[in-house]
Amino acid sequence: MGARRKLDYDCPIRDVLDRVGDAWSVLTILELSKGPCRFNALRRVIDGISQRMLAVTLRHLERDGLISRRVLPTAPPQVEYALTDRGQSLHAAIGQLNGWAVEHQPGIRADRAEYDARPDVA
Amino acid sequence: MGARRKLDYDCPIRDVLDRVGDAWSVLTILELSKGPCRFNALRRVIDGISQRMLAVTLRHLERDGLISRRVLPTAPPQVEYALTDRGQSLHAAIGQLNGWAVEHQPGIRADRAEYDARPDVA
DNA sequence: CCGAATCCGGTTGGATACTG
DNA sequence: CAGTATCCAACCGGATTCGG
Repeated sequence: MGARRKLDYDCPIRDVLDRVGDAWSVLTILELSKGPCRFNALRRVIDGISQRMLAVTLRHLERDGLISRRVLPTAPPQVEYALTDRGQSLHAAIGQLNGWAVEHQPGIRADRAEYDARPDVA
Repeated sequence: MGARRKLDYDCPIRDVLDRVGDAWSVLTILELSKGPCRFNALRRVIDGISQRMLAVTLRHLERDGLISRRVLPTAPPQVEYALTDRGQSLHAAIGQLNGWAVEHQPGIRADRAEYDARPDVA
């Protein structure tokens, strides 16, 4: 079997990682944490995401109850996405991790360089 | 361009997610947080991991200075892995996320089921 | 404007066999 | 025991095109 196993362990952290492990999900949550936003506005600001991955990501987040989707009855239909309370709380938890990342990034970079310079790893 | 972009943003959270997003890394860290452990012992307890992925994961973690690798000069050579201080601190940050996961898993499961039952998603 | 469907290249990762 | 090397299938995700 190739690629990620996708085995449905009842291990809760697996469920979270299937969402947080996806960088697009994190970036989307971070972006929506600033306030509600529409599809193409997200698309522009997330920079690098394809419209397919944005759609897929938004649907996953919506499925998990992390964001809400509201269709505005305007002439050209607009859809506004926003973080739910659960999404907000996940954003907080991600913030912890982000803090760790910011704090330890220099050390990690240094260790990586040192490791790559070791002769016995070729 | 296929698969994960691997663009080397200096975005710190990307660096973390490249490690935490990998479920094997998290499981390995969680396992090592209980104490030092040898290769095949990890292999047995992590359950589901291939020896290739365990080797790859361990090398990544070592490269980032999250675990230490100690070769014991025994007759059949043994290698003991252990969390470094940095690994310990990451484990703590992951714990936050794990707590969130445990707390919200029931709600997420419910919302997922509800979402999947909606007729308009086919 | 929002999103779904199709195509397809590249990477991931499991199985297996082999080395020190 | 602790890995490395090769092979190959599955999946991810970008580009493009079409629908609502």
